[in-house]
Amino acid sequence: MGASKSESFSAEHNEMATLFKAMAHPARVAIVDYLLSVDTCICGDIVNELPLAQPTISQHLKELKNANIIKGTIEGTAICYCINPETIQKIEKHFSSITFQLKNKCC
Amino acid sequence: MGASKSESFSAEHNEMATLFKAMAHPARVAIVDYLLSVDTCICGDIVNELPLAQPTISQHLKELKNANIIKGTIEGTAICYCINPETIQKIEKHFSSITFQLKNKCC
DNA sequence: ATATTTTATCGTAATATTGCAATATAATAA
DNA sequence: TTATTATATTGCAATATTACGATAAAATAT
Repeated sequence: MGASKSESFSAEHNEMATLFKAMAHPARVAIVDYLLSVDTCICGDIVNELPLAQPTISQHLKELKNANIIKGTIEGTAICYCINPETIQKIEKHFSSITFQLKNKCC
Repeated sequence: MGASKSESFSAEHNEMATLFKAMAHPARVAIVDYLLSVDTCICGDIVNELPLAQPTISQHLKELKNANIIKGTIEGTAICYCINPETIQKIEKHFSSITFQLKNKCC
């Protein structure tokens, strides 16, 4: 098939899977890392930072944007992308919940 | 293409992307969730918990195991799967680092 | 208006993922 | 040995992802 049976799983599980999928590519991890490294949110030079063609990066940015991991606002002729802290927090909560539940485990 | 140019990215970025990819499916999120919900690590009933066929679940478990998110040990006729806390910690660190870097940002 | 710059979209080829039936393997039970 | 039970592997069809050239769109500059 290739299509995951997402309708069979809970909204929570689907939502987390969607977030992880958005981060499941080294280019997208690198984009997030780069957005964090620059001082301001004005960032029109991601294309020069990564070893990928401009359309490919645009596609990766779109996926991060769709997953709400980054936000983009028009800034004159360039687009200003920056990280959405709320989504990062959501992922962090998921893992701190896992860590909490792990405290009472045998392994 | 379909193959990501992983050789063009840092080991750290590739490693994180691999971990996210392992969690990037609702079934695998659900498996981790289920492993956390059971008291002991002895768990031979994942197949009955999820709406997927046994080979499909076996495949998902393999991916989680390859990514070191879960560990599997033979327990008589069944296999005992449980979560690997070290890998969870690695992901948590990644996100707490993001949160830390976000503190000085404008958005 | 025309050029320049920056980002997005389209089309498409190569590859990866997902799911499951069929089958294999491995351990214990009868 | 012959079931039985539990998990893994194989093979394959359907679908998704990745990458990029070509092109479009949108904003400013000349």
